[in-house]
Amino acid sequence: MAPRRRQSVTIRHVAADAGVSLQTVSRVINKEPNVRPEMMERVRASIAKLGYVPSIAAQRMGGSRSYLIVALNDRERTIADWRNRQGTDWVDQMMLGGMLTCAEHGYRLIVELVDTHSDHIERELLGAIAALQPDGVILTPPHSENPLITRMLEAHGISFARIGSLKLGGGFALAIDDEGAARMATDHLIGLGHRGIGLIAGPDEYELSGWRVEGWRKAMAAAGISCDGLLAQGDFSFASGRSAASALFDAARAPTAIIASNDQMALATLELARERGLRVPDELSLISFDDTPIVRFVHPALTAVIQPIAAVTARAVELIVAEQSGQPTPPGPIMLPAELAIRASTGAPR
Amino acid sequence: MAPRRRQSVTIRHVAADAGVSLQTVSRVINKEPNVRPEMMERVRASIAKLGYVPSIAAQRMGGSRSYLIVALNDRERTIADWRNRQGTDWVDQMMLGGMLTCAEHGYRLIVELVDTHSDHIERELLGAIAALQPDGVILTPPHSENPLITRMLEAHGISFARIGSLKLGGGFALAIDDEGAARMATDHLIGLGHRGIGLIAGPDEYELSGWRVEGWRKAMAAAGISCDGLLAQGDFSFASGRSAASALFDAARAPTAIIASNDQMALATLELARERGLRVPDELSLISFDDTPIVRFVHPALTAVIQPIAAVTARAVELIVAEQSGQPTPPGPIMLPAELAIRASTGAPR
DNA sequence: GTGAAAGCGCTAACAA
DNA sequence: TTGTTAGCGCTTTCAC
Repeated sequence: MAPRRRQSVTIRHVAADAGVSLQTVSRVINKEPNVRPEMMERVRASIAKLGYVPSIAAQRMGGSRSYLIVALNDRERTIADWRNRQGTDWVDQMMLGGMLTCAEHGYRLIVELVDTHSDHIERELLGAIAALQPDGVILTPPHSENPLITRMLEAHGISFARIGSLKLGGGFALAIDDEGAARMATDHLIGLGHRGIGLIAGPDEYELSGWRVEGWRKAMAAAGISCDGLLAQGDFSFASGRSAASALFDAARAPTAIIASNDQMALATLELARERGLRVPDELSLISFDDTPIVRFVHPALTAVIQPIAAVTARAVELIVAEQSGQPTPPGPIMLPAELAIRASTGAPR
Repeated sequence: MAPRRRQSVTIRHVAADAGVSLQTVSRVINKEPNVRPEMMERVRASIAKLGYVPSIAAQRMGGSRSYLIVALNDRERTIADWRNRQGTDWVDQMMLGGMLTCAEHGYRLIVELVDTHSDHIERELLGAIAALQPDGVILTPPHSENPLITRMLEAHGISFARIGSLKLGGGFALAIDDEGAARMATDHLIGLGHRGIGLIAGPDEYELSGWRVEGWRKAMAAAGISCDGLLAQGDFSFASGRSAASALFDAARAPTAIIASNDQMALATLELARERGLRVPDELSLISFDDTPIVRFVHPALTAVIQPIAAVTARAVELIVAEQSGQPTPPGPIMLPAELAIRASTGAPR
């Protein structure tokens, strides 16, 4: 059995060492006002000397912040991604942006997985909240607009950010500019001389699917090109991508370029093109809407939309931290731009 | 400013609802003896009815476990991997094995990054320990045998597991059977008819580098093949892989097969082979010591050693949890076998 | 078997 | 500007 552990250096030791009261030390730790610089320096010195670090548990018990932010991800999808080992790095990018930003502000990020489709999602979330008492929660699709979740968070008075949502409502809404990204991708192709630019849309249950279609539509319209017969739909799976691509290839107006709404569908399109003897990019230009490792190491490497997931998460953390410290926070939804990585799969049409 | 939050349902409410004392509830929560089944049932019912979840912070304050396990990873390398977005999924696999196993036992896994090469590694770790008060820590290379770390953990009486270490000493040592994996890879090539089997070793600061060399040596020796001039060394980076491969190609005894100690060096070898007009696998067989997405999607797909990182981490969590609950734990180091995924990059030599 | 006490390390409210 | 007091929710004594 592990020995009973107690904090070795407590606020009490620091107070004694500095010859001040607990409260003064507490004030210094929490950067509260009403402490003379001189006192502050003395306390700081003692803290450094003794190597004191406040206990999050005790801080939380005293009724203050827990300095913990929970990043909520869909259990099923996340575990499936990890098991597949296909390089999907959504969680990694969240950690990259989230952990580093948390660290800057003295917070810690904890990744939690919950079942979306389960009816005990409330119990699961409640458990995490009660156990961890986080200061903030970051919601990711498909949780971002789940009213069961947002309502509970509001009821508990916990700051939260909704990634991938532009709806107003409780918490901070922030999203990647999917429409702009789709426009950028389409414009890139138009600039190369393409006119028959097909789009393989994602499923309707993801709101971003619609945003991407919208961006494509607008770019086409701006260039005076009709979209007729150039739209197909998939569900983000490889198989659905194949049939969508097949439909586009066989259409009356066969496209010279295709934008697929995610990597799997882009890869499926590439495979089908290869099978049909369509050379990429000479006979078909192709753009993926995910910049996963695979699309970069496939031949030819795919031109792709880079989604700033780390940046969005970092922003989410900043908003939560700001709210915690009573700083003003922007009212409306926040939108971050995506980038386009131009690689070998796009070129001028023959 | 966020409203001051307090636990809504506490042990007190449960006690009142069940008509028992706080202690009885506490005993039920912690599965302690000396509670009549009847009482236990009543308490259980109240807990379910009220949706009570104990506060980790308060539990920890009371002097018991924190139900937190920290997974310590190297900051620099981890962040670099995330930034590169090349599909390195060490952390993901750790989370897969670690989080799920933690969840089974009511624990939570927190990923922490620390600077290995920094001299304030002690302060960093101390900070994490004091703040989080974890019940256990999982060390990964290159921290696993850092005496600064292990000594501090022992001094604080915190259970810890050392992944990638076989040394006896404080904490649990567990490792992937790197030597066996190297032997397996080498045997695979020998079985295909190769004799000139080169090895690109990893840097010495990782003990596993030596184990892999050892496994290769033994397999070669068992087949009566000399290793002379077939060993090169890199530091796990792409660039170092290129020079190591180059050295092997230019050696008096040019190898017909190469085993690279990680994916980056394997990819570098593949690239160089391509540049030099060496066809893989016809003129050069290649094995990677990491099964990251890239090595699977490159052409030809690489035969690779699959490292059971999730399984090792899961085992580490189990050991820590067992020690926490006073269960007996195995004395010696634990070794888990790796697998070999045979793909298109290995074949018979011409 | 069960309950009453004290206290964990910290912060909020108040007083000085 | 500083110190004092009273908890936070829980677990550990130790009585009963």
